[in-house]
Amino acid sequence: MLIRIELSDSRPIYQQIVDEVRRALVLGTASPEDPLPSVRALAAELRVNPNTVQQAYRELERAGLIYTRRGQGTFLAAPSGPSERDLLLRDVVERAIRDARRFGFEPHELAEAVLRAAELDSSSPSTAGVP
Amino acid sequence: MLIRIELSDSRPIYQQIVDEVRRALVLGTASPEDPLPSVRALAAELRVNPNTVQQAYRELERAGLIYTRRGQGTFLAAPSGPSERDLLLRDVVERAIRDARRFGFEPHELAEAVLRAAELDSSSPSTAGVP
Amino acid sequence: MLIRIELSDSRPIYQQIVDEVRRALVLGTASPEDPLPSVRALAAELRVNPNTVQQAYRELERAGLIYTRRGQGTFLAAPSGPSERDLLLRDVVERAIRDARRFGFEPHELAEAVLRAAELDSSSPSTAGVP
Amino acid sequence: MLIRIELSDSRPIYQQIVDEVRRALVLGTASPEDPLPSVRALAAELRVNPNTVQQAYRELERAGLIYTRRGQGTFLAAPSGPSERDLLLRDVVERAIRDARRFGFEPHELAEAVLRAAELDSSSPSTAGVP
DNA sequence: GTGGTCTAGACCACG
DNA sequence: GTGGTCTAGACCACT
Repeated sequence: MLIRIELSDSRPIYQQIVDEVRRALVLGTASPEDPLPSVRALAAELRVNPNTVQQAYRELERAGLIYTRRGQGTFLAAPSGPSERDLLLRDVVERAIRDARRFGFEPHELAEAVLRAAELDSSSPSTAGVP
Repeated sequence: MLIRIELSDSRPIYQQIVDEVRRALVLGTASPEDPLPSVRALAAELRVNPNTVQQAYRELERAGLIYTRRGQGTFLAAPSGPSERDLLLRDVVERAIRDARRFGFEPHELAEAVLRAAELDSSSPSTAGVP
Repeated sequence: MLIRIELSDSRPIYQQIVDEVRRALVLGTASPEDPLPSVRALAAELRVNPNTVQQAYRELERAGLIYTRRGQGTFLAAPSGPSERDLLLRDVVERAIRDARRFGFEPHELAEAVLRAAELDSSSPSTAGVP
Repeated sequence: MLIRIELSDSRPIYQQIVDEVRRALVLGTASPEDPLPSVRALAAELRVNPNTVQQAYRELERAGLIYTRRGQGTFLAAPSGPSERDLLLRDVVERAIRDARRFGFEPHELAEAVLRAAELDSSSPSTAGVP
Protein backbone atom coordinates (compact mmCIF):
# COMPACT_ATOMS: atom_id res chain seq x y z
CA MET A 1 0.00 0.00 0.00
CA LEU A 2 1.71 3.12 -1.27
CA ILE A 3 1.19 6.38 0.55
CA ARG A 4 2.79 9.60 -0.54
CA ILE A 5 2.62 13.07 0.90
CA GLU A 6 3.74 16.45 -0.30
CA LEU A 7 5.12 18.86 2.26
CA SER A 8 4.31 21.77 -0.03
CA ASP A 9 0.66 20.76 -0.09
CA SER A 10 -1.54 23.11 1.91
CA ARG A 11 -3.55 20.29 3.42
CA PRO A 12 -2.35 19.07 6.81
CA ILE A 13 -0.15 16.02 6.61
CA TYR A 14 -2.58 13.81 8.47
CA GLN A 15 -5.29 14.82 6.01
CA GLN A 16 -3.07 13.93 3.09
CA ILE A 17 -2.56 10.49 4.55
CA VAL A 18 -6.30 10.07 5.02
CA ASP A 19 -6.88 11.11 1.43
CA GLU A 20 -4.21 8.76 0.14
CA VAL A 21 -5.91 5.81 1.80
CA ARG A 22 -9.31 6.81 0.49
CA ARG A 23 -7.76 7.19 -2.91
CA ALA A 24 -6.26 3.72 -2.79
CA LEU A 25 -9.69 2.35 -1.90
CA VAL A 26 -11.35 4.22 -4.73
CA LEU A 27 -8.76 3.21 -7.29
CA GLY A 28 -8.83 -0.40 -6.21
CA THR A 29 -5.09 -0.21 -5.55
CA ALA A 30 -5.77 -1.76 -2.16
CA SER A 31 -8.37 -4.28 -1.07
CA PRO A 32 -10.23 -5.00 2.17
CA GLU A 33 -8.16 -6.86 4.74
CA ASP A 34 -4.96 -5.49 3.24
CA PRO A 35 -2.65 -4.40 6.03
CA LEU A 36 -1.67 -0.76 6.23
CA PRO A 37 1.88 0.15 7.09
CA SER A 38 2.41 0.24 10.84
CA VAL A 39 2.18 3.65 12.43
CA ARG A 40 5.88 3.67 13.16
CA ALA A 41 6.90 2.33 9.78
CA LEU A 42 4.87 4.85 7.83
CA ALA A 43 6.08 7.66 10.06
CA ALA A 44 9.66 6.67 9.35
CA GLU A 45 9.04 6.32 5.63
CA LEU A 46 7.35 9.71 5.34
CA ARG A 47 9.81 11.25 7.81
CA VAL A 48 6.95 12.40 9.89
CA ASN A 49 6.07 12.11 13.55
CA PRO A 50 4.27 8.90 14.56
CA ASN A 51 1.57 11.01 16.20
CA THR A 52 0.76 12.52 12.84
CA VAL A 53 0.25 9.12 11.28
CA GLN A 54 -1.69 8.04 14.32
CA GLN A 55 -4.10 10.92 13.91
CA ALA A 56 -4.70 9.98 10.29
CA TYR A 57 -5.38 6.36 11.22
CA ARG A 58 -7.69 7.43 14.01
CA GLU A 59 -9.80 9.43 11.60
CA LEU A 60 -9.89 6.62 9.09
CA GLU A 61 -10.99 4.21 11.78
CA ARG A 62 -13.71 6.56 12.93
CA ALA A 63 -14.91 6.75 9.33
CA GLY A 64 -15.05 2.96 9.25
CA LEU A 65 -12.52 2.68 6.44
CA ILE A 66 -9.92 0.79 8.47
CA TYR A 67 -9.85 -1.21 11.67
CA THR A 68 -7.14 -2.35 14.03
CA ARG A 69 -6.34 -5.65 15.63
CA ARG A 70 -4.59 -5.08 18.88
CA GLY A 71 -0.93 -5.84 18.68
CA GLN A 72 -1.25 -6.97 15.12
CA GLY A 73 -1.70 -3.87 13.08
CA THR A 74 -4.15 -1.90 11.01
CA PHE A 75 -6.20 -3.23 8.12
CA LEU A 76 -8.51 -1.95 5.44
CA ALA A 77 -12.13 -2.56 6.37
CA ALA A 78 -14.69 -4.10 4.09
CA PRO A 79 -16.69 -1.37 2.40
CA SER A 80 -20.25 -0.76 3.51
CA GLY A 81 -22.95 1.66 2.53
CA PRO A 82 -22.70 3.72 -0.64
CA SER A 83 -19.37 3.32 -2.33
CA GLU A 84 -16.63 5.54 -1.05
CA ARG A 85 -16.04 6.47 -4.66
CA ASP A 86 -19.49 7.96 -5.02
CA LEU A 87 -19.23 9.81 -1.74
CA LEU A 88 -15.97 11.39 -2.72
CA LEU A 89 -17.15 12.53 -6.12
CA ARG A 90 -20.31 13.96 -4.61
CA ASP A 91 -18.25 15.97 -2.14
CA VAL A 92 -16.05 17.41 -4.85
CA VAL A 93 -19.03 18.37 -6.98
CA GLU A 94 -20.90 19.95 -4.10
CA ARG A 95 -17.94 22.04 -3.16
CA ALA A 96 -17.40 23.20 -6.72
CA ILE A 97 -21.03 24.21 -7.11
CA ARG A 98 -20.98 26.05 -3.80
CA ASP A 99 -17.81 27.90 -4.77
CA ALA A 100 -19.25 28.80 -8.14
CA ARG A 101 -22.52 30.06 -6.69
CA ARG A 102 -20.63 32.22 -4.29
CA PHE A 103 -19.54 34.34 -7.25
CA GLY A 104 -22.81 34.28 -9.04
CA PHE A 105 -22.25 31.38 -11.41
CA GLU A 106 -25.07 28.97 -12.06
CA PRO A 107 -24.28 25.24 -11.91
CA HIS A 108 -24.76 24.85 -15.65
CA GLU A 109 -22.10 27.47 -16.31
CA LEU A 110 -19.75 25.53 -14.07
CA ALA A 111 -20.62 22.29 -15.85
CA GLU A 112 -19.78 23.83 -19.22
CA ALA A 113 -16.51 25.23 -17.97
CA VAL A 114 -15.50 21.86 -16.54
CA LEU A 115 -16.41 20.21 -19.83
CA ARG A 116 -14.21 22.60 -21.77
CA ALA A 117 -11.36 22.00 -19.34
CA ALA A 118 -11.87 18.27 -19.62
CA GLU A 119 -11.54 18.44 -23.40
CA LEU A 120 -8.41 20.52 -23.25
CA ASP A 121 -7.08 18.04 -20.79
CA SER A 122 -7.67 14.99 -22.93
CA SER A 123 -5.46 16.43 -25.66
CA SER A 124 -2.51 17.01 -23.31
CA PRO A 125 -2.96 14.10 -20.91
CA SER A 126 -1.24 13.00 -17.74
CA THR A 127 -0.72 16.24 -15.89
CA ALA A 128 1.80 14.61 -13.58
CA GLY A 129 2.59 15.98 -10.16
CA VAL A 130 -0.89 17.02 -9.19
CA PRO A 131 -0.29 19.22 -6.12
CA MET B 1 -21.62 48.53 -1.70
CA LEU B 2 -23.18 45.76 0.31
CA ILE B 3 -20.94 43.27 2.11
CA ARG B 4 -22.31 40.42 4.15
CA ILE B 5 -20.55 37.74 6.12
CA GLU B 6 -21.67 34.58 7.82
CA LEU B 7 -20.07 33.62 11.12
CA SER B 8 -21.04 30.00 10.60
CA ASP B 9 -19.22 29.91 7.26
CA SER B 10 -16.09 27.84 7.36
CA ARG B 11 -14.08 30.40 5.41
CA PRO B 12 -12.12 32.92 7.44
CA ILE B 13 -13.95 36.18 7.80
CA TYR B 14 -11.33 38.18 5.92
CA GLN B 15 -11.70 35.75 3.03
CA GLN B 16 -15.44 36.18 3.04
CA ILE B 17 -15.00 39.93 2.73
CA VAL B 18 -12.59 39.48 -0.17
CA ASP B 19 -15.04 37.18 -1.89
CA GLU B 20 -17.91 39.57 -1.37
CA VAL B 21 -16.01 42.34 -3.13
CA ARG B 22 -15.03 40.10 -6.01
CA ARG B 23 -18.61 38.96 -6.25
CA ALA B 24 -19.88 42.52 -6.44
CA LEU B 25 -17.45 43.19 -9.28
CA VAL B 26 -18.46 40.07 -11.16
CA LEU B 27 -22.17 40.65 -10.75
CA GLY B 28 -21.87 44.30 -11.69
CA THR B 29 -23.38 45.33 -8.38
CA ALA B 30 -20.48 47.73 -7.96
CA SER B 31 -18.52 49.69 -10.53
CA PRO B 32 -14.93 50.93 -10.85
CA GLU B 33 -14.19 54.02 -8.79
CA ASP B 34 -17.00 53.21 -6.38
CA PRO B 35 -15.82 53.84 -2.81
CA LEU B 36 -15.57 50.99 -0.35
CA PRO B 37 -16.63 51.50 3.24
CA SER B 38 -13.80 52.62 5.47
CA VAL B 39 -12.07 49.95 7.47
CA ARG B 40 -13.53 51.25 10.69
CA ALA B 41 -17.03 51.62 9.29
CA LEU B 42 -17.12 48.15 7.81
CA ALA B 43 -15.65 46.63 10.94
CA ALA B 44 -18.34 48.29 13.01
CA GLU B 45 -21.09 47.26 10.63
CA LEU B 46 -19.99 43.63 10.52
CA ARG B 47 -19.15 43.65 14.24
CA VAL B 48 -15.72 42.40 13.41
CA ASN B 49 -12.20 43.32 14.41
CA PRO B 50 -10.76 46.15 12.28
CA ASN B 51 -7.66 44.02 11.78
CA THR B 52 -9.82 41.52 9.97
CA VAL B 53 -11.17 44.10 7.53
CA GLN B 54 -7.71 45.49 7.09
CA GLN B 55 -6.41 42.10 6.08
CA ALA B 56 -9.18 41.71 3.53
CA TYR B 57 -8.46 45.11 1.96
CA ARG B 58 -4.76 44.31 1.89
CA GLU B 59 -5.42 41.17 -0.13
CA LEU B 60 -7.74 42.97 -2.49
CA GLU B 61 -5.18 45.69 -3.07
CA ARG B 62 -2.49 43.11 -3.70
CA ALA B 63 -4.79 41.54 -6.31
CA GLY B 64 -5.24 44.94 -7.94
CA LEU B 65 -8.99 44.97 -7.40
CA ILE B 66 -9.01 48.02 -5.19
CA TYR B 67 -6.70 50.95 -4.56
CA THR B 68 -6.28 53.58 -1.91
CA ARG B 69 -6.28 57.35 -2.35
CA ARG B 70 -4.47 58.74 0.60
CA GLY B 71 -6.79 60.73 2.82
CA GLN B 72 -9.83 59.90 0.71
CA GLY B 73 -10.44 56.23 1.19
CA THR B 74 -10.48 53.01 -0.77
CA PHE B 75 -11.97 52.55 -4.23
CA LEU B 76 -12.71 49.81 -6.67
CA ALA B 77 -10.03 49.66 -9.36
CA ALA B 78 -10.75 49.66 -13.07
CA PRO B 79 -10.64 46.16 -14.44
CA SER B 80 -7.58 45.11 -16.40
CA GLY B 81 -6.58 41.98 -18.18
CA PRO B 82 -8.98 39.10 -18.50
CA SER B 83 -12.28 39.72 -16.79
CA GLU B 84 -12.42 38.96 -13.12
CA ARG B 85 -15.40 36.80 -13.89
CA ASP B 86 -13.37 34.51 -16.10
CA LEU B 87 -10.57 34.32 -13.60
CA LEU B 88 -12.90 33.31 -10.82
CA LEU B 89 -14.60 30.59 -12.81
CA ARG B 90 -11.25 29.27 -13.92
CA ASP B 91 -10.09 29.05 -10.31
CA VAL B 92 -13.16 27.17 -9.26
CA VAL B 93 -12.82 24.73 -12.12
CA GLU B 94 -9.15 24.15 -11.53
CA ARG B 95 -9.70 23.44 -7.90
CA ALA B 96 -12.49 21.00 -8.63
CA ILE B 97 -10.39 19.15 -11.19
CA ARG B 98 -7.46 18.98 -8.80
CA ASP B 99 -9.65 17.66 -6.01
CA ALA B 100 -11.21 15.10 -8.29
CA ARG B 101 -7.87 13.90 -9.60
CA ARG B 102 -6.63 13.49 -6.08
CA PHE B 103 -9.07 10.62 -5.74
CA GLY B 104 -8.53 9.18 -9.15
CA PHE B 105 -11.36 10.80 -11.07
CA GLU B 106 -10.77 11.98 -14.58
CA PRO B 107 -11.96 15.47 -15.51
CA HIS B 108 -14.64 14.10 -17.81
CA GLU B 109 -16.14 12.12 -14.92
CA LEU B 110 -16.24 15.30 -12.90
CA ALA B 111 -17.85 17.17 -15.77
CA GLU B 112 -20.59 14.58 -16.07
CA ALA B 113 -21.26 14.60 -12.36
CA VAL B 114 -21.52 18.39 -12.36
CA LEU B 115 -23.88 18.24 -15.31
CA ARG B 116 -26.16 15.80 -13.52
CA ALA B 117 -26.11 17.97 -10.42
CA ALA B 118 -26.86 21.05 -12.52
CA GLU B 119 -29.92 19.37 -14.00
CA LEU B 120 -31.21 18.30 -10.62
CA ASP B 121 -30.64 21.81 -9.46
CA SER B 122 -32.60 23.52 -12.20
CA SER B 123 -35.73 21.64 -11.13
CA SER B 124 -35.50 22.75 -7.46
CA PRO B 125 -33.98 26.23 -7.78
CA SER B 126 -32.88 28.91 -5.37
CA THR B 127 -30.85 27.04 -2.77
CA ALA B 128 -30.75 30.13 -0.62
CA GLY B 129 -28.38 30.55 2.29
CA VAL B 130 -25.47 28.70 0.79
CA PRO B 131 -23.28 28.02 3.84
CA MET C 1 -19.51 24.97 32.03
CA LEU C 2 -17.98 22.66 34.61
CA ILE C 3 -15.75 19.83 33.47
CA ARG C 4 -14.15 17.42 35.87
CA ILE C 5 -11.86 14.48 35.29
CA GLU C 6 -10.59 11.70 37.49
CA LEU C 7 -7.02 10.56 36.94
CA SER C 8 -7.83 7.24 38.56
CA ASP C 9 -10.58 6.62 36.01
CA SER C 10 -9.64 3.96 33.49
CA ARG C 11 -11.05 5.94 30.59
CA PRO C 12 -8.56 8.07 28.70
CA ILE C 13 -8.60 11.67 29.80
CA TYR C 14 -9.78 12.97 26.46
CA GLN C 15 -12.68 10.53 26.61
CA GLN C 16 -13.62 11.74 30.06
CA ILE C 17 -13.74 15.29 28.75
CA VAL C 18 -15.92 14.19 25.87
CA ASP C 19 -18.25 12.41 28.27
CA GLU C 20 -18.42 15.40 30.57
CA VAL C 21 -19.57 17.63 27.74
CA ARG C 22 -22.16 15.10 26.59
CA ARG C 23 -23.30 14.83 30.17
CA ALA C 24 -23.71 18.57 30.49
CA LEU C 25 -25.81 18.56 27.33
CA VAL C 26 -27.97 15.71 28.61
CA LEU C 27 -28.47 17.24 32.03
CA GLY C 28 -29.26 20.62 30.58
CA THR C 29 -26.44 22.09 32.61
CA ALA C 30 -25.24 23.78 29.45
CA SER C 31 -27.17 25.15 26.49
CA PRO C 32 -26.50 25.58 22.78
CA GLU C 33 -24.27 28.56 21.98
CA ASP C 34 -22.70 28.39 25.43
CA PRO C 35 -18.95 28.84 25.11
CA LEU C 36 -16.71 26.02 26.22
CA PRO C 37 -13.54 26.82 28.11
CA SER C 38 -10.68 27.59 25.76
CA VAL C 39 -8.35 24.72 25.04
CA ARG C 40 -5.56 26.33 26.99
CA ALA C 41 -7.73 27.38 29.90
CA LEU C 42 -9.25 23.96 30.37
CA ALA C 43 -5.87 22.33 30.04
CA ALA C 44 -4.50 24.55 32.76
CA GLU C 45 -7.51 23.98 34.99
CA LEU C 46 -7.36 20.21 34.65
CA ARG C 47 -3.56 20.25 34.77
CA VAL C 48 -3.46 18.42 31.53
CA ASN C 49 -1.69 18.95 28.25
CA PRO C 50 -3.48 21.24 25.76
CA ASN C 51 -3.18 18.50 23.15
CA THR C 52 -5.31 16.25 25.29
CA VAL C 53 -8.08 18.82 25.51
CA GLN C 54 -7.70 19.49 21.82
CA GLN C 55 -8.28 15.85 21.00
CA ALA C 56 -11.45 15.83 23.07
CA TYR C 57 -12.77 18.96 21.34
CA ARG C 58 -11.89 17.52 17.95
CA GLU C 59 -13.98 14.44 18.64
CA LEU C 60 -16.87 16.49 19.93
CA GLU C 61 -16.76 18.65 16.84
CA ARG C 62 -16.73 15.62 14.58
CA ALA C 63 -19.78 14.36 16.45
CA GLY C 64 -21.48 17.67 15.79
CA LEU C 65 -21.90 18.50 19.46
CA ILE C 66 -19.71 21.58 19.40
CA TYR C 67 -18.37 23.98 16.77
CA THR C 68 -15.59 26.50 16.66
CA ARG C 69 -15.41 30.07 15.50
CA ARG C 70 -11.95 30.88 14.34
CA GLY C 71 -10.06 32.94 16.81
CA GLN C 72 -13.09 33.24 19.04
CA GLY C 73 -13.46 29.94 20.74
CA THR C 74 -15.55 26.81 20.91
CA PHE C 75 -19.28 26.66 21.44
CA LEU C 76 -21.98 24.11 22.08
CA ALA C 77 -23.87 23.33 18.90
CA ALA C 78 -27.62 23.24 18.58
CA PRO C 79 -28.83 19.69 18.94
CA SER C 80 -30.05 17.85 15.84
CA GLY C 81 -31.41 14.43 15.20
CA PRO C 82 -32.53 12.15 18.00
CA SER C 83 -31.74 13.60 21.37
CA GLU C 84 -28.28 12.95 22.65
CA ARG C 85 -29.93 11.74 25.82
CA ASP C 86 -31.69 8.90 24.04
CA LEU C 87 -28.56 7.95 22.15
CA LEU C 88 -26.53 7.73 25.31
CA LEU C 89 -29.05 5.64 27.21
CA ARG C 90 -29.41 3.31 24.25
CA ASP C 91 -25.66 2.80 24.17
CA VAL C 92 -25.49 1.97 27.85
CA VAL C 93 -28.34 -0.51 27.59
CA GLU C 94 -26.94 -2.22 24.53
CA ARG C 95 -23.61 -2.67 26.17
CA ALA C 96 -25.14 -4.10 29.31
CA ILE C 97 -27.23 -6.58 27.37
CA ARG C 98 -24.24 -7.64 25.31
CA ASP C 99 -22.13 -8.13 28.42
CA ALA C 100 -24.88 -10.11 30.10
CA ARG C 101 -25.44 -12.36 27.09
CA ARG C 102 -21.77 -13.09 26.95
CA PHE C 103 -22.16 -15.03 30.19
CA GLY C 104 -25.42 -16.68 29.33
CA PHE C 105 -27.84 -14.22 30.91
CA GLU C 106 -31.02 -13.36 29.12
CA PRO C 107 -32.00 -9.69 28.91
CA HIS C 108 -34.94 -10.19 31.25
CA GLU C 109 -32.59 -11.52 33.94
CA LEU C 110 -30.49 -8.43 33.53
CA ALA C 111 -33.55 -6.22 33.71
CA GLU C 112 -34.62 -7.81 36.99
CA ALA C 113 -31.17 -7.48 38.48
CA VAL C 114 -31.01 -3.81 37.53
CA LEU C 115 -34.44 -3.27 39.06
CA ARG C 116 -33.35 -4.81 42.33
CA ALA C 117 -30.22 -2.67 42.34
CA ALA C 118 -32.29 0.41 41.57
CA GLU C 119 -34.51 -0.27 44.57
CA LEU C 120 -31.57 -0.79 46.87
CA ASP C 121 -30.17 2.40 45.55
CA SER C 122 -33.23 4.50 46.22
CA SER C 123 -33.08 3.62 49.92
CA SER C 124 -29.43 4.68 50.33
CA PRO C 125 -29.25 7.47 47.79
CA SER C 126 -26.48 9.64 46.45
CA THR C 127 -23.64 7.17 46.01
CA ALA C 128 -21.15 10.02 45.93
CA GLY C 129 -17.82 9.79 44.13
CA VAL C 130 -19.04 7.84 41.14
CA PRO C 131 -15.79 6.82 39.45
CA MET D 1 -14.00 -27.65 27.18
CA LEU D 2 -14.80 -25.47 24.20
CA ILE D 3 -13.23 -22.04 23.92
CA ARG D 4 -13.94 -19.70 21.05
CA ILE D 5 -12.64 -16.24 20.32
CA GLU D 6 -13.53 -13.60 17.80
CA LEU D 7 -10.74 -11.50 16.29
CA SER D 8 -13.20 -8.77 15.42
CA ASP D 9 -14.30 -8.51 19.05
CA SER D 10 -13.09 -5.35 20.69
CA ARG D 11 -12.08 -7.13 23.90
CA PRO D 12 -8.46 -8.24 24.13
CA ILE D 13 -8.02 -11.85 23.18
CA TYR D 14 -6.79 -12.86 26.62
CA GLN D 15 -9.92 -11.35 28.10
CA GLN D 16 -12.10 -13.25 25.70
CA ILE D 17 -10.47 -16.49 26.84
CA VAL D 18 -11.03 -15.59 30.47
CA ASP D 19 -14.67 -14.81 29.76
CA GLU D 20 -15.14 -18.06 27.87
CA VAL D 21 -13.97 -20.06 30.86
CA ARG D 22 -16.16 -18.14 33.28
CA ARG D 23 -19.05 -18.61 30.91
CA ALA D 24 -18.51 -22.37 30.79
CA LEU D 25 -18.56 -22.42 34.58
CA VAL D 26 -21.74 -20.37 34.76
CA LEU D 27 -23.56 -22.36 32.13
CA GLY D 28 -22.49 -25.66 33.64
CA THR D 29 -20.83 -26.65 30.38
CA ALA D 30 -17.72 -27.51 32.38
CA SER D 31 -17.36 -28.91 35.89
CA PRO D 32 -14.79 -28.56 38.67
CA GLU D 33 -11.69 -30.71 38.16
CA ASP D 34 -12.22 -30.73 34.39
CA PRO D 35 -8.87 -30.21 32.67
CA LEU D 36 -8.28 -27.16 30.55
CA PRO D 37 -6.39 -27.44 27.28
CA SER D 38 -2.66 -26.93 27.69
CA VAL D 39 -1.37 -23.47 26.92
CA ARG D 40 0.36 -24.69 23.82
CA ALA D 41 -2.60 -26.70 22.60
CA LEU D 42 -5.07 -23.88 23.05
CA ALA D 43 -2.71 -21.39 21.47
CA ALA D 44 -2.37 -23.65 18.46
CA GLU D 45 -6.11 -24.24 18.23
CA LEU D 46 -6.97 -20.56 18.43
CA ARG D 47 -3.99 -19.60 16.25
CA VAL D 48 -2.88 -17.21 18.89
CA ASN D 49 0.36 -16.42 20.61
CA PRO D 50 1.05 -18.72 23.61
CA ASN D 51 1.80 -15.62 25.68
CA THR D 52 -1.78 -14.55 25.18
CA VAL D 53 -3.17 -17.84 26.49
CA GLN D 54 -0.70 -17.74 29.33
CA GLN D 55 -1.95 -14.34 30.38
CA ALA D 56 -5.53 -15.56 30.38
CA TYR D 57 -4.69 -18.57 32.55
CA ARG D 58 -2.73 -16.35 34.90
CA GLU D 59 -5.76 -14.15 35.45
CA LEU D 60 -8.05 -17.11 35.96
CA GLU D 61 -5.70 -18.60 38.51
CA ARG D 62 -5.47 -15.29 40.31
CA ALA D 63 -9.27 -15.25 40.47
CA GLY D 64 -9.24 -18.75 41.94
CA LEU D 65 -11.23 -20.21 39.08
CA ILE D 66 -8.52 -22.61 37.94
CA TYR D 67 -5.44 -24.17 39.48
CA THR D 68 -2.33 -25.92 38.25
CA ARG D 69 -1.06 -29.38 39.19
CA ARG D 70 2.60 -29.37 38.41
CA GLY D 71 3.41 -31.71 35.61
CA GLN D 72 -0.22 -32.57 35.03
CA GLY D 73 -1.82 -29.48 33.67
CA THR D 74 -4.48 -26.93 34.54
CA PHE D 75 -7.90 -27.72 36.04
CA LEU D 76 -11.12 -25.97 36.90
CA ALA D 77 -11.26 -25.19 40.62
CA ALA D 78 -14.16 -26.07 42.86
CA PRO D 79 -16.45 -23.09 43.36
CA SER D 80 -16.26 -21.25 46.63
CA GLY D 81 -18.06 -18.29 48.06
CA PRO D 82 -20.97 -16.75 46.22
CA SER D 83 -21.67 -18.41 42.93
CA GLU D 84 -19.65 -17.18 40.02
CA ARG D 85 -22.91 -16.64 38.23
CA ASP D 86 -24.07 -14.11 40.77
CA LEU D 87 -20.75 -12.35 40.77
CA LEU D 88 -20.80 -11.95 37.03
CA LEU D 89 -24.29 -10.59 36.89
CA ARG D 90 -23.52 -8.19 39.69
CA ASP D 91 -20.50 -6.90 37.78
CA VAL D 92 -22.51 -6.32 34.64
CA VAL D 93 -25.21 -4.49 36.55
CA GLU D 94 -22.77 -2.34 38.45
CA ARG D 95 -21.03 -1.32 35.33
CA ALA D 96 -24.26 -0.43 33.59
CA ILE D 97 -25.41 1.66 36.51
CA ARG D 98 -22.10 3.44 36.69
CA ASP D 99 -22.17 4.18 32.95
CA ALA D 100 -25.73 5.43 33.18
CA ARG D 101 -24.99 7.66 36.14
CA ARG D 102 -22.09 9.15 34.31
CA PHE D 103 -24.58 10.77 31.96
CA GLY D 104 -27.10 11.68 34.58
CA PHE D 105 -29.45 8.74 34.36
CA GLU D 106 -30.92 7.33 37.52
CA PRO D 107 -30.80 3.55 38.01
CA HIS D 108 -34.57 3.27 37.68
CA GLU D 109 -34.41 4.90 34.25
CA LEU D 110 -31.81 2.36 33.24
CA ALA D 111 -33.93 -0.46 34.60
CA GLU D 112 -36.93 0.65 32.56
CA ALA D 113 -34.87 0.99 29.41
CA VAL D 114 -33.44 -2.50 29.88
CA LEU D 115 -36.94 -3.85 30.44
CA ARG D 116 -38.19 -2.32 27.22
CA ALA D 117 -35.19 -3.71 25.36
CA ALA D 118 -35.77 -7.12 26.93
CA GLU D 119 -39.35 -7.16 25.69
CA LEU D 120 -38.36 -6.17 22.19
CA ASP D 121 -35.79 -8.88 22.31
CA SER D 122 -38.14 -11.68 23.34
CA SER D 123 -40.17 -11.12 20.17
CA SER D 124 -37.15 -11.43 17.85
CA PRO D 125 -34.99 -13.99 19.68
CA SER D 126 -31.55 -15.44 19.16
CA THR D 127 -29.44 -12.43 18.27
CA ALA D 128 -26.71 -14.72 16.98
CA GLY D 129 -23.13 -13.55 16.60
CA VAL D 130 -23.09 -11.12 19.48
CA PRO D 131 -19.92 -9.10 18.76
C1' DG E 1 6.68 -6.04 17.48
C1' DT E 2 1.73 -3.51 17.38
C1' DG E 3 -1.53 0.62 18.36
C1' DG E 4 -3.17 4.09 22.20
C1' DT E 5 -2.44 7.85 25.22
C1' DC E 6 -0.02 11.56 27.16
C1' DT E 7 3.42 15.48 28.01
C1' DA E 8 6.25 19.39 26.62
C1' DG E 9 6.98 22.74 23.64
C1' DA E 10 6.76 24.86 19.12
C1' DC E 11 4.81 27.53 15.02
C1' DC E 12 0.89 28.98 12.29
C1' DA E 13 -3.63 31.30 10.86
C1' DC E 14 -7.28 34.01 12.54
C1' DG E 15 -9.50 37.84 15.16
C1' DG F 1 -6.32 36.08 22.68
C1' DT F 2 -8.33 31.73 19.92
C1' DG F 3 -7.95 26.91 17.74
C1' DG F 4 -4.96 23.76 14.44
C1' DT F 5 -0.96 21.22 13.40
C1' DC F 6 3.36 19.24 14.24
C1' DT F 7 7.68 17.31 16.57
C1' DA F 8 10.10 14.74 20.14
C1' DG F 9 9.94 11.53 23.37
C1' DA F 10 7.67 8.76 26.87
C1' DC F 11 4.80 4.86 28.97
C1' DC F 12 1.13 1.51 28.55
C1' DA F 13 -1.63 -2.70 26.98
C1' DC F 14 -1.69 -6.31 23.82
C1' DT F 15 0.28 -10.08 20.78
